Amino acid sequence: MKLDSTFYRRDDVVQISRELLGKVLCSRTKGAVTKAVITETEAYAGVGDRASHAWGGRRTKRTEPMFREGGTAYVYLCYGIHHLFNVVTAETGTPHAVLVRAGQPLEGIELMKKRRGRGATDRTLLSGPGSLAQAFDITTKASGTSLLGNRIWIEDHGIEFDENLIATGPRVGVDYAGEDAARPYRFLVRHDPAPTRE
DNA sequence: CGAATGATATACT
DNA sequence: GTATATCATTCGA
Repeated sequence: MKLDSTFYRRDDVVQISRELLGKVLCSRTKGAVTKAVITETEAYAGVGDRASHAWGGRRTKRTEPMFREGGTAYVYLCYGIHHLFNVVTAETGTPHAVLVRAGQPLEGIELMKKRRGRGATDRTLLSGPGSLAQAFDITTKASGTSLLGNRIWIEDHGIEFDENLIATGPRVGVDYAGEDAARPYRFLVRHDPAPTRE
C-alpha cells in the first residue's frame, strides 16, 4: 500500500529514515513505472543540523520544498552532474528530510538500465544517490512534487530487515559539517548487492 | 586518485 | 547585476 501523510508528518526524522529501509520507492514517467526497495538512507535534521541545506533556517528557492509538509519531494543538483532525491518529513515549517541513497531494483529494471546506460549492471544500477535518481528519471524538476500523487511515491510491501542486518554510521560526504558530521544518521542494509561504500 | 560540470549561495560592484 | 567558491557524487584511469 502507498504510504500516506501520517507516515511522513511525524517529527522524528531519524526514526523515519530507519523505517524507510525496506519500503518501495516508485516513479511513473510517461506511463512507465519503476520500483525499488530502499536499502540506504540518511537523515538531515533541519535547522539544527549543519549538514542540512536548511541549517540555521536557510530558506531559499532551492530549499523551499523542505519547509513544506511531510510527504514532499526535495531534489537538487550536486556537483553539477547528479540529482539527489530526498523525502521531506515533519510538519510544514520544519525542514527535515531523508536522502535516499540506494536500493534494490524491483520493477522496470530494463528501463532503469536504459536510463543509466553503458555499464549499468544489477549491482551498480541504484548504487548511490545520483545513480538512483537517474534510474528513476528524477530531476530537479520533480522538486516540490507531492509523494501522495502518482508521479513519485513510496509503498509498504511488508518487507522487514532483521535488526542485526541494519548498519548505522556517520553520513557520507558531509565533512564540512563539523561536529554534526559525526552524527549516526546513516542507515543501510548490510551485504546489500547494491552498496555505495563501506 | 582525480577530473568532470553547472546550479546555487554569497559576496561583492 | 556580476563574480566566484562550493558542493549530501560518479566514473574511468
